[in-house]
Amino acid sequence: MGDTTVDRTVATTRRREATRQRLLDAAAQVFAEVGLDAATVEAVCERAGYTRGAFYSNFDSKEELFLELAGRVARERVASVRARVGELEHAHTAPSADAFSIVQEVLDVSNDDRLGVLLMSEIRIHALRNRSLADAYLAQEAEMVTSVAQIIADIVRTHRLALRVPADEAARLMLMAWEGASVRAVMAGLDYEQLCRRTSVEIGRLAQLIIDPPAP
Amino acid sequence: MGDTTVDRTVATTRRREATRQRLLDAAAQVFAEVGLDAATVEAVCERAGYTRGAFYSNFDSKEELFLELAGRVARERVASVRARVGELEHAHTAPSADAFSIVQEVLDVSNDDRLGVLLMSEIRIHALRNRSLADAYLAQEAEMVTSVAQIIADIVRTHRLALRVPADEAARLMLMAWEGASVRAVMAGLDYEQLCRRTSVEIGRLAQLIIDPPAP
DNA sequence: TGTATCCGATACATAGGTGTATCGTAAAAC
DNA sequence: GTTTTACGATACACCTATGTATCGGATACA
Repeated sequence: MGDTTVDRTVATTRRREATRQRLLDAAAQVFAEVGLDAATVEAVCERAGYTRGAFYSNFDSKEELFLELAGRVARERVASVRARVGELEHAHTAPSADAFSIVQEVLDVSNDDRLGVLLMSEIRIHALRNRSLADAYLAQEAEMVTSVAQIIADIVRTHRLALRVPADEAARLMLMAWEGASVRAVMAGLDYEQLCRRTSVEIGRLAQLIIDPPAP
Repeated sequence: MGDTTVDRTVATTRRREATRQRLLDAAAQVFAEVGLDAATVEAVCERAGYTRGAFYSNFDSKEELFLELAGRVARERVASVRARVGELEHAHTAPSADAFSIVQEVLDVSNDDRLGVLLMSEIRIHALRNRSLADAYLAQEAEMVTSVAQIIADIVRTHRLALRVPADEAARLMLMAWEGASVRAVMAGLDYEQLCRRTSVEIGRLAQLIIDPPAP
């Protein structure tokens, strides 16, 4: 019972956990805005309403906090996509028949805003230079691919469509397209609504490609 | 004649330009390895074989050098792809007929190694937070898309194939897939040869999708 | 060969961030 | 209500990176 290092009371543990979460939330914003390296511990604390004392009482370093944040983000993303799959599994109302439904299913679960795109980009580029972070990133993405592939397979089965590539390949291509479109949308300065429309268009096109065209 | 600010002799101008290039080359390596923010001016100079004196004699700041480097990279990429288009235009030997040829055409021009992928990722993430850099990035990509679309159109015309999406849309999807595959390959720690194979596979799949399947 | 120019090295001043050590205080335990 | 615990604020010392100012020396040109 208790921590791995020190036994604490339930109340104090709760308190600690609350400030950790506030610091993590603040870090997510600041890291997204200016990047991990440009972000100072002070800026994170200020955003969270603390001073650096609170920070070093809860984390060893900025890097440790970043790793924990990356883990949290990964878990959240996987969980939300999985939840969406669960909904679809138990929903008896079939989604609309055209390929566009696939787009929306995928988009709805990956729903993300400007800061979200920035934070994921930040995590991604650090994963490029950090082996263990890369492993975690790729593992998380594999989970996402599995879930999205399941959605695709479901829809395809329901509507008796045929795929021109395996479902998991289709899912991988869609995630890549979604990511690419998101990044470019943010770069172009599009707002949230426009961002969704852009990624939706891109994935819609891809969906039409992976579905076997009906015989003329 | 001469600089915009000061008139110099031809020789001295050459000298300056040489050290600028060496600094830019060194910066490309260091920025790719550790990222722009983590890279110190000192590290760049050391890599180039100079001290910081040389640096500040040629650039105002690390950011200015980065912008110039980004511009150079963009110009080089566009130029190499354009050159490849030119070769294909004037070559009378038709490329091999299958969709895989499209893959190779695109891959050959975008040839890039591990450090190249890292540098592009670095440029991309800073473009996300810098409007003018974003404009430059998107403009460069538009140029690339045009060139790749031209290649695709050529091959399609030569071999009397049919596309299921417009050529420039196909080109955009391919560039996205190439980028996504490259990043993931580097993340997975693949070496240069494996990287090429991975991106080649990904783009080959996409090529099969965008080409109208032959009637059964 | 002498001279002028300018490039790049060296030295220095400054700033900003990190991490630690200490302290006050609010909340828990009794 | 008293004591105890520990969380978070404050203060401090250290370090690293930046940018400037100055100087030496190489190169162009006569």
